[in-house]
Amino acid sequence: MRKFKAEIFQALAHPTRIFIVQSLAQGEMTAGKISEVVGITQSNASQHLAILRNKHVVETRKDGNSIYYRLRDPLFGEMLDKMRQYVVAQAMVAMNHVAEDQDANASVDNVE
Amino acid sequence: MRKFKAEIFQALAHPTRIFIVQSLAQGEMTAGKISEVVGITQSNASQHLAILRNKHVVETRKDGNSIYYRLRDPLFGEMLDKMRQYVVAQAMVAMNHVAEDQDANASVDNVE
DNA sequence: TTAGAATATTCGCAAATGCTATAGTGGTGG
DNA sequence: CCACCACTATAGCATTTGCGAATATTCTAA
Repeated sequence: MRKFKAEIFQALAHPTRIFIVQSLAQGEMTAGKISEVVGITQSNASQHLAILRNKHVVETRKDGNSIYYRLRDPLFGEMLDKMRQYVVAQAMVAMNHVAEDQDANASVDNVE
Repeated sequence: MRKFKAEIFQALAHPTRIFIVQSLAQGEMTAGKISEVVGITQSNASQHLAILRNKHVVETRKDGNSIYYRLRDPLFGEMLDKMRQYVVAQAMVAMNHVAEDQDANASVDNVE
């Protein structure tokens, strides 16, 4: 059970796959379009898509000789959005730390 | 930026670390207590905790010669909870698929 | 049926990950 | 000071991952 969750996080644990999932959050796309938008080789895109498929993050639809990909659950888009909020918040903290390095009397408490 | 998000997902992409984060969602714990609860060697626990530390998922507090770990942001607990909902939902779907294998006339639509 | 377009798969290799075992570090009590 | 305790860090090894290049598969059009 935890292993299953871990596999999903593993599927999201790569910048390229995050890019793909974010793109798919806007709507479905063909494999070729994805590799073009993300800016990677066709082979590499196909491999990342296979991982997202195997971990049940995306689903496919076939039309002619194109394959359309879409998110299996909007939850994944939401999770990336939550993560974005968190990253932004942490970036602020990190900037405060930089400020400390430049000025030891910076406005952050509980630092010794 | 995407790399930073990917690193956080990477931190969560292991069953043991999910166990640790779930445990810490209930409150802080010492490193020793964690390795005991999770049922892994002290060394292994320390390595996983180092990863969670480096990826900014947990924070530490020192008391005597014990080190207490806690989640840096309740968001991580929430994410695991969301993931739990999703996994449960998918488990239902999977069970339906099993039913199909046993009975081709099962009660799932859009299957050809 | 043959050519071409869109995806998928396999291969070889460099890099990252996970684990055990083995040090190393820093508090604490005697 | 010294021995212990809780914890962290490193080494070595097997396994996994990520990549481009080459190759296979599948669909469509002519």
